[in-house]
Amino acid sequence: MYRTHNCGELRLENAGSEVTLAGWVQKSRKLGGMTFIDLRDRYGITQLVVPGEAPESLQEIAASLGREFVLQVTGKVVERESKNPKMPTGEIEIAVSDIRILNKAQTPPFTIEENSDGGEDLRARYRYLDLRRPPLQRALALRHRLAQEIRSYLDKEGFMEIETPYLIKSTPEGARDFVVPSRMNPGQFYALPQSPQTFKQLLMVAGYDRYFQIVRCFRDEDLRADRQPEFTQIDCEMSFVEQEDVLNTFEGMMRQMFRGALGVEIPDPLPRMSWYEAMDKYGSDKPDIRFGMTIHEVSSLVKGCGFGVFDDAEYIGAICVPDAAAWTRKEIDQLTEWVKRPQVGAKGLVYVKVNEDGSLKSSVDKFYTPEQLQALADALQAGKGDMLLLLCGPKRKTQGQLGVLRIEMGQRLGLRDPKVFAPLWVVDFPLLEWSEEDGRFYAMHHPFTAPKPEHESLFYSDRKEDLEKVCANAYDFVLNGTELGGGSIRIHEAAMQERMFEVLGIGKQEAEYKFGFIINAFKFGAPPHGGLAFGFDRVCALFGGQETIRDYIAFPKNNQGRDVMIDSPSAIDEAQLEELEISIKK
RNA sequence: GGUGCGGUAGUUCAGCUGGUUAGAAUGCCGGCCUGUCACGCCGGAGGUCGCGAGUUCGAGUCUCGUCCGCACCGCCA
Repeated sequence: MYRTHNCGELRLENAGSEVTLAGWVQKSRKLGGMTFIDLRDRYGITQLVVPGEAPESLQEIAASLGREFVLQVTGKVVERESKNPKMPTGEIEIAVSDIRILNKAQTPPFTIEENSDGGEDLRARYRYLDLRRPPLQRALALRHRLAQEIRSYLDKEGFMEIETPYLIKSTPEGARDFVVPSRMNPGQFYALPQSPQTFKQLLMVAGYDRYFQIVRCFRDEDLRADRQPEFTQIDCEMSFVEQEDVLNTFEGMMRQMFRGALGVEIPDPLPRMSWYEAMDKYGSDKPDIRFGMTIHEVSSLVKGCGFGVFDDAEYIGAICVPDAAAWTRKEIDQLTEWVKRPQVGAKGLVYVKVNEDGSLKSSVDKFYTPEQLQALADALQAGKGDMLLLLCGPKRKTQGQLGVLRIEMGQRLGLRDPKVFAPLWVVDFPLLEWSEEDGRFYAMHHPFTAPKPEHESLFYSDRKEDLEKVCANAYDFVLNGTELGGGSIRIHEAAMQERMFEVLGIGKQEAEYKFGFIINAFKFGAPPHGGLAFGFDRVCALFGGQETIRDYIAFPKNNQGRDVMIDSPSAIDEAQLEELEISIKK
């Protein structure tokens, strides 16, 4: 037996007992005759003491220890002479009688402490060392906790965890696929799943009416702080359900996750907002409702007063920033430059200040009377000290820009506290999205999403304007401005699925080739069904109050999709290529 | 595909309008130190300034190219 206790559990009541610990040397401090050693494992740190009276051989070993040496240590738990209230084990120490060096270690390239001195790149190359640090241990522990809550809840609700294949068929609709060459079928490729979507629907056809899986998915697209090429979904599907059943079931799951992992109670029921309301009031389909500052259309109040920019605009919208009237000209100029950056893309910015004395000051004073500006301020319920910010242009685009501006203002005003959780459902998405560029419709969610029952007749209309109005039985779970998951009630009739492919401009032959198996399956008694999937990595990051999902994945990839620790991807040798009958273009 | 920021001791960074031998902190090595816990004190070693070209009497510093990292836009049904 290597150890009797871990490095985080001994307390004053253990004083007097003989123990054996194993762990890594965090640090040693030599004070003349005596040496203190901090021994660390993932449970904590315990101080060892080798007194000056110890045998010379033991003192020599103690003096020879470097950081990250692996030790097995035997000794007696004793009360400390000088206690350290900052450490959970700070009231005791181990009076060492024996040290066995289980392994030596090179000096690590960065400090393995709560806050490392190493840069991101370096820590990524030595990920196994970075993972020894408490913040990463806490991140992975949170991930584990959440996975347990999910499994316990879904099991209790009668869901079965069923695995689906990773080597599947490429379906070029949607994100780019990762592909895997088949040696036994030269010239042919498997695709790695972007999600188990079709398989879970086939499981519904097969009668497994409550399915879930915590499953790896793959998308070959460019990466971000919150996007990895392989990521994990909580993938779920249910039969004989309506939207209401799905939302209730997974609100319950989220409730248990918040309770079990954070001890946080979320509202019951969760707020719901239609997609249209989200776009109009928040300029985003993933609204951050931790703060107000919502968007108001003010077109009717400012048009026709001789200010050409507004008179010619399709839409003029405004937000009211609290306590911002004190901003200087320079600060407003800087904000104007900020909204003109390509990332936001506004043409300009108009402000209206409501000064502390009630007077108004705006960048468009010469076009509007004080009464007109006052009416504008009243429309947004702007009080003394507030400032309105106005943008104009095409409706949806401008709303999006106001949405970005709103988030930025919320950030600057400290209204986006990561410890505050404001979840909601966004519902009633449009089913289809017209692409001007390609001259065709795309499925807003995916092509298996059903129209709302009351919109079914519209769905069979040939008029573009009708099809644009069709709402889907689709829903997103949104938390603090991040989409954590989404799903829909699916199409379960072959005829309607064929109609969907028709609307999307996917020909009969193409549909047969790509999705024949699922259309076929629908002909054999597919039950009404629906479900959703959550991005598990993002769930973990948000629960942990972080922006980046990397810390919640043990071995993540960098911005270029590379694993810098194992140095992948890499070239493969000639013989492997030969076997696969693949040649590399020079 | 694009934009921005960055690359200088093991590490994190400073280094001005180009100018002698490129600094600090920390880590590392050696010595001293019996209650430290960011221990303290003394001393020491440690650099192809990402790489390549150019401008110049002279480049860490300016220009161009290139590689790498991070954030963002496009992209992500």
